Order: sequence, then C-alpha cells, then structure tokens
Amino acid sequence: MYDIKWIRENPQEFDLGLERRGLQPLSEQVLKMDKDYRSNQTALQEMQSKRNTLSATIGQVKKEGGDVDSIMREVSEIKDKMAVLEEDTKKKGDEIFALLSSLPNTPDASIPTGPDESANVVVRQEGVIPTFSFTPKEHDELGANLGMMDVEQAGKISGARFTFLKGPLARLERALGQFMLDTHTTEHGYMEMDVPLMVRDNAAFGTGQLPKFREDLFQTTNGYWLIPTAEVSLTNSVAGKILEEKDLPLRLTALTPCFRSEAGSAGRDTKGMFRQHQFYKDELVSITTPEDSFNELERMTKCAENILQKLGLPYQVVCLSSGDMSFTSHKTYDLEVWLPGQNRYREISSCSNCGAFQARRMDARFRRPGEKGTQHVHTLNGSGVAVGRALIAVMENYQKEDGSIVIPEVLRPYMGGMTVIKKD
RNA sequence: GGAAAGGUGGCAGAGUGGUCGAAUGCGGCAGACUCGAAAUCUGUUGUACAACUUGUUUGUACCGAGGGUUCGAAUCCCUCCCUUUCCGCCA
Repeated sequence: MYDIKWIRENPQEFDLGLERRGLQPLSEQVLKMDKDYRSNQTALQEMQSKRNTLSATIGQVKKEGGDVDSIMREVSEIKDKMAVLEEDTKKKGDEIFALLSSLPNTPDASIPTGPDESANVVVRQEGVIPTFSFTPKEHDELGANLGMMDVEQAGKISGARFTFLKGPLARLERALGQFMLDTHTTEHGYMEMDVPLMVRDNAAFGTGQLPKFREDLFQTTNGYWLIPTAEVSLTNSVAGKILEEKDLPLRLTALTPCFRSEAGSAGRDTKGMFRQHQFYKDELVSITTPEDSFNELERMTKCAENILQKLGLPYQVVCLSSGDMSFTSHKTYDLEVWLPGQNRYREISSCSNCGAFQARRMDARFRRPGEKGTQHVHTLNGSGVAVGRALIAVMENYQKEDGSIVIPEVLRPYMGGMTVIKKD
C-alpha cells in the first residue's frame, strides 16, 4: 500500500517504480483523484463545523428557554447538502484506496530491472555440488523405491499435490523442521511463535494476499483463510499496534503448515512433492525501523543460508528482478538449492524487505522517544527454509547408488542417532 | 451450540442525549524541593486527516466495527466482532 503523501511528493519516482514492474504510469490519475477528494473533504469539514456550532447553539438557547425553530431549519438545510457531499467524498476515498491497495510495492533502486526471472542476478554460490558415479535420481523415485513416499494413495483420498510420507522419511521431515526452529531460536535470536493457521480478511489484506490474490488461497466455509505462509500470522501479530523503538527489531519464527491452492500453476512441477497444496515451512519475520530494514534483510538471508550450510546443501543466492518480485516486496533474495535429480537450482527460500508496504496496510507503527507522532515499521519475511523442499534436497544430495539416503550430521540427534535411511 | 454480563485514552475506571476528546486514580514526561534519590508539590501527557496566515494554529473524525434515529450520540436503536461467567459438546 502506497503512502499518498509520498506519491504527492515523488510522482515521477512512483511512476518509475510502476514502469519497472511492467505497469503504466498512474501518478497523474492518482493525484487528480487525491485533489478532488481533498477539496471535497475540506468543503465537508466546513459544513460539519457549521452544523456543530449551530447544534451547540440550540442546546444553549433551549436551556435559556428561547425559540430554536429557525436555527433547526438552518441545520436541516445544511444536513441535506452534507448527505450528498458525504456520499460523494466516501466514494472518492474508496476509489483511491481500492486503486492504491491493488498496486505492487516499488522495487528498490539496487535491484535489477527486467520483465521476469530472466533478469534475476546470481549474487553468490555456496557449497560444493556433489558428483555421483551413477545417475542421481529425483526425490519421488527415491521415496517410492524406499517405500516411504506414496503420492498415489494420497491422490486417491485428496487428489493431486498431496503426499503420504512414511516411517523414517516422515521423521526426517519432522527432524528438519525441528532443526530449523532450534537453530533460529538458539543461534539467530528469533522468538519461537505458535500462530493461528486460519485468519480473517483483514489479516490477509494486511500482508497483501487480499484483495488481489484470493484465488491462491483456501477458504473455509465460514470465511476463514488458511494461511499460505506463517508470514501472514507472524507479521499481523503487530497489526494495529504502536510499538516502542526500544523493542525493535522484533524477530519472530514459526514452523507451520502452509496451504496454497496453486491456482496458476496447473501442470507445473506435478511430479513428487515439490509443489504441494500443503507443506511445512519455517518462517522468519522481522519488524524493524526504516533505517534498519536493509541490514536486516542481509542478516535474515544469512540466517536462512546458515540452515542450508549446516545441512551441507549447495545453493545460490539470487537477487530478484523488478518483474519477478512478489507484490509486497521492495527487495527480495531467493535461495535456490541444488537438486542433483533435476540437475539444477530450485527455490527453497525467499527473503523480502517489504518496507512500510505491509505496515501501512495493517497500520503497524512505532514511536521514537522524545519525538511526536508515530511512523510505520518496516516488515521483512523469509523462509528459513521450506521444510518439504529441504527434504527433497537432502534426499537428492545425500542419495547412494543403492537408493539409501545418508542423514546429514546435524539431523542425526533428531533421528535418534540414525545415520542412513534405507529400505528394510 | 444455549444463557447472561460487558467492550471508554498506556493501564484502572467514571460518564445513559447538549462546551465530553471525555472526570478521577495510576503510569509517562517536564519543573520545584534535594548533594543525589525517594516522598511531596506544580504543570503536562492520545491518534489520524485536512486547511492555511506552517502555528505550543484552526478545523474534522475517532469511546470494539459498521449502519440508523436526532438539530445534536460515548450515551438511544439495528447488525457484526471480541471478552468474561455459567451450561452443553469436545481434542
């Protein structure tokens, strides 16, 4: 959500941001709407002021036993005019709000401009891509051969994009989630949170899923939205609040299931459990001051990277281009993990600085000591990391020729000391 | 799900149609007293938007949310949300 005052002061910057997003300039239209709205508002306020004064006079005169008929008639006339103006003003205000809330965040000056992922820039690559003396298999084949992954049966009871995991493989997924959560809370200073998985409209609006992306979400029969990421609940934990500067940054993490309809991705990644309607993800959220948010983005990305490093998974960090970034983001780094079975890097995490974009939508503010008024906080979110995809990455990177999977050192304590998963 | 009582400023808590943005207490901030602190005393203390003469200015809105009644609503009416208590059900 844009700050209308900022648009008034930086119309050309506003248009440039839209252009980099592949959209038409709008500043002229927005400023015209804004001007009309404000002149309406001023006229309306003058009427309200007059009405208030006259009404107060009525009270006064009545007390003194005077005659109030003529004043009441006067107020009546004002009221009639007000009703019309009021309606028009509300309409104008709603139109501006609807337009502004449908526009994506401005891309930061530091990120590449481009229409889509082709313009993304690889920032760095870490880890060693493993070599195999055999042709490495994809995770779904490995899982099926082990007898621990059943997509077919899941399809029978739930349809496409669901999976059963069994035995040690199910435990490995749980181990990954616990390992991530423990690492973020004990080493990275994040506070563990347990959050609602179902939210109302206003929360989904706050983080930017609504109104534009409702078709990507699942909704219950009584109107709740299933969270597509814990970002929704974690970030909205400060919705409507005025925080103290000394309490920032807030660093929050939660391990939750995520629910996505995957409406726009029919036919993509249909094999195995790469793209599911339901998956676990450890989410990181930071609430910061405006001056700290860019440093926090670097820090958050490192926290997510640390998980992949500890797991011994090779990956690259990609700075997303203006055309590939999500709706709410100001700057985004994706972490792409190496998948030997697919022989390429695939997204496993996305860390974004949303600036004040979400904070304005949910009215999350902070106060500086000694300063009057409030400012919106900056919000950041990142996957730290997607658990289902981490499972895939571990399976494919740690596979042996006989189809067994070596368990990474850091996960063994979570696996009761088990070192390898093999068919029994 | 049934019944009842409620939702007021950072917190507690008055206010049931007319200078109520809202008493009072606590907290916060500033000052006095003090070598300093505590106690005490004095003052001050919400948010957002708009306007212009950009000011310790003026106006408007905000007492859970949205509607309504009225010349005038924190106060009356309707709908919704939330909280608490009791009952029922339940992991």
